[in-house]
Amino acid sequence: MRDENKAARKRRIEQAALELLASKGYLATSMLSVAKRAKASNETLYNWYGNKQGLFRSLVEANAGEVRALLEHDLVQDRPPEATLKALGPLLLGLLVSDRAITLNKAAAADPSGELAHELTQAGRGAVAPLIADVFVKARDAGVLRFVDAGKAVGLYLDLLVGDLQIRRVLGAVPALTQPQVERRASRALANLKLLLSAPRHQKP
Amino acid sequence: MRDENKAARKRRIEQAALELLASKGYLATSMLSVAKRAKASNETLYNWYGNKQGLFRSLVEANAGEVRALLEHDLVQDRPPEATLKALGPLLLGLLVSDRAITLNKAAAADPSGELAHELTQAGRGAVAPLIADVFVKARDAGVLRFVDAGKAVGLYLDLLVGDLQIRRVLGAVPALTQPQVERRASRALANLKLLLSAPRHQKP
DNA sequence: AAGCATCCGTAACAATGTGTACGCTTATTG
DNA sequence: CAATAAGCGTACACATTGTTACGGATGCTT
Repeated sequence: MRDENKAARKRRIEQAALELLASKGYLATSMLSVAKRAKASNETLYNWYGNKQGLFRSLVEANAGEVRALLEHDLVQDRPPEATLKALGPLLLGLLVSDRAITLNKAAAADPSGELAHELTQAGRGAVAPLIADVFVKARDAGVLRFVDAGKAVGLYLDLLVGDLQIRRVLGAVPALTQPQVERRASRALANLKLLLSAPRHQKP
Repeated sequence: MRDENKAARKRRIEQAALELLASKGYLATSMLSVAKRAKASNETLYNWYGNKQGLFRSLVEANAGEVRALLEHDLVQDRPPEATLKALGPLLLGLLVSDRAITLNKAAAADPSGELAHELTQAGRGAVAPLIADVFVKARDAGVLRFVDAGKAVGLYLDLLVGDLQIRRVLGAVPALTQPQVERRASRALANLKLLLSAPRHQKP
């Protein structure tokens, strides 16, 4: 009951921080405003997170952990690689261009120390790319894909799937994608990937 | 001589602003620090640019103008479309992931008002995409490319060419590309684009 | 029920930012 | 040469931030 309460309050605080971040930006989101919105105290924030960066770092970590959990949960189902591959795209794309992820990317870009950005890429692509690579290797073993360098194949896939959507969303040039849009784009990306990976490829020099 | 001096000082100021922006970030780059570095006065900055956003907006505009000029100069040479297409890639990619462009993107992401971001996308993709579309249409007329919707073809090309490089560079996850890297990536993107655009395509729903 | 830790609300503090004002120097113009 | 405009350096008000500190309330433990 004690820890439960604490966890709930922690969720409230991080929720409040995210909301303020989304509406005001990193700069204008002060610790006091977060405390106020979460009905928590300034002192508590500093006791729990140390400082402003600490608070937002924990947001990044929480989100990255959730993303990884979702992906892993999705991959653990023992489907044929083809189906896993198909399911991966919309899930991944949806997560990467979600409002929350974009908000965090924006904050990371605005953080002067660069620590948030480091954390984000580390916990983001650093943790996700290997998972995708695993799926790709399994798909290759099953004859669905054909490639030499798994890392390059994943890079190509991410280019096709995500492209410059993230930066454009960070800059506010495009609104959030609807679910059908996500699915359409993912299916197109996969189709294109297969086309490119089945054609005769040039080798890396 | 009068205007000459003024223009020179303006260059010094914007140069100083860019340098500080690159090293300290948007938040930590104060007007006074810019003035100091440019050996100019605070008052002059405010007289010329109005406010902080105005200063950085003018940086964005200057860069966008330069990019467009470079591209247009490149496209005006009357080469066969194939050659134009080949030359476009490295030039465009180099410009989009250059230190200066990335610095400005970062600043735009950090600007709380979103005005810089708006300006950047407007003057950036908004002005560049039509130029690329022109090249593509000429290439199609010459039988080099095959597509229905020029906008979609350009989008696919940008995905292949730039991908998520911009956001990763903004987050500091990857260093600046060397010229050979730029050329390699551009040539691969073009090859892939041709493959995809010559294969039987699904139509948009 | 007493004691204790935790946390809220609020205040205080030092630092810094933007934007403005004001003498003083410097260069241009008639 | 005199007059004038522009710009530098400095200082200023004013707001806001991150961070620390403190008194009082609240709830858990013994």
